[in-house]
Amino acid sequence: MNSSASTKERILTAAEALFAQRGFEGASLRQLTAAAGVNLAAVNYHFGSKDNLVEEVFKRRLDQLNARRLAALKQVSGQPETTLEDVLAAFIRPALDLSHDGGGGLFMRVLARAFAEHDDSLRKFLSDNYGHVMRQFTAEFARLLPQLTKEELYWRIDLVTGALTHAMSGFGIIQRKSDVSEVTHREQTAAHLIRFAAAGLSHP
Amino acid sequence: MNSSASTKERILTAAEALFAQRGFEGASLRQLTAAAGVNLAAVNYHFGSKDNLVEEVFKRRLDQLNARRLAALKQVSGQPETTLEDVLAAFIRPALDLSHDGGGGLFMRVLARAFAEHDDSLRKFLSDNYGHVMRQFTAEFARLLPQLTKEELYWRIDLVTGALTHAMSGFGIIQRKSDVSEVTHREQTAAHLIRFAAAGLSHP
DNA sequence: CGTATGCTCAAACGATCGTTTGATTTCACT
DNA sequence: AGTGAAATCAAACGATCGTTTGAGCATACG
Repeated sequence: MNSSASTKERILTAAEALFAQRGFEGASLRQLTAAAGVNLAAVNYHFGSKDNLVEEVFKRRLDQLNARRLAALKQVSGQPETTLEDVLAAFIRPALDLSHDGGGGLFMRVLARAFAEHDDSLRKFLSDNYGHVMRQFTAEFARLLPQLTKEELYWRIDLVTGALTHAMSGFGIIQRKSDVSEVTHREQTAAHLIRFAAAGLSHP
Repeated sequence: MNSSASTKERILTAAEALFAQRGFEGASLRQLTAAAGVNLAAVNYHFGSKDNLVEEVFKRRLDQLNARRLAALKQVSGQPETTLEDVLAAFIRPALDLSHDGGGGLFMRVLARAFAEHDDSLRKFLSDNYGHVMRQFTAEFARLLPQLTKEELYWRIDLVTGALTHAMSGFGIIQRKSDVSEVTHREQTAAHLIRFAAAGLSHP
């Protein structure tokens, strides 16, 4: 049970990278196990099936992403002096941090792929593990934007989600310049995203 | 069904629908040819290969989308009274129209999938067939937003692209209500997108 | 020491993939 | 009608897919 944890982790890490690069169907278990340096049968032994492996890849990162986002939201929600930018920061910064530390640099790209694939079971899984977080943030946005109808608010949050997914998954054309440090670039990215989203949410 | 259409056209239409639903790798030629009501070998006979079929699916819609966008841009570009919303409308409305007439309702979803897949050859193909359009729109945005640095402008256009791709490919949660007509819903969608994008592009 | 248990491994399973083949049908033109 | 190119067809090709199998290896415990 001790050496299996190492094998499981290596499979999860290799799967995350390969799913980001080739997609869920495009990445084969043979490529995956070769990259992880484990036997082909190890995936079905430890995870049961490829579909289950996909879910475990999401679970590992989503759990920490959700926890960080909710913790950040808790510190600002409900307080009278909280701004729209504060709530957006609570949503965006944990995702950017995940993209740069903890080895989860490719997870946001995997997440964006999951959005693009319209597989129903995967969407249901994401909704189950993601829904309550979005609901809490939506409630806080509604509190800070009382002039918007519910429909108008949903529209804007939806568009903000698209922009953030696009940017955080690295679709974008913006690349870090060599004379800008990693930390600085992340800070600039967060600032751009937050100001853009705030403008899109609160415009008259 | 549409037995009057040529075999090539029926393959293209079935491929567009199946690529949108299952992805480029997930849609097999056997599913595709069965849906089109043609023989399996017809794809390789008329298109040479599956990869070439993918490109032809893009070509058929991108050609008319590019033409409509550039025609709409030409009517407003360079004129002193042109607003940001005018340029955004020239970019957005042709895509929404394509989503609702001409049988291209699923193409924007295919396009969004292509963004999510990081396949280099496909991205190069899209850049070759799409790049000059984006460049002309970017130039017009730069004229209307002289206060922005080039880097700042690129950032905002990138984020707007993400929001529009997300919305136009039907990722979003917003569905047309049964008491709203198709035309009305499309008009509301365009209005939302344009106002949101204008706010994101021009905020201080 | 013997053995039970968790894990790894090479090999094979049936299914499905994109593609090719060669025969057959369709059809415009002399 | 006769002919030849274009199109369609059933069938098969080799490759690769996810998954299963059963033997072999490791380590912990009586």
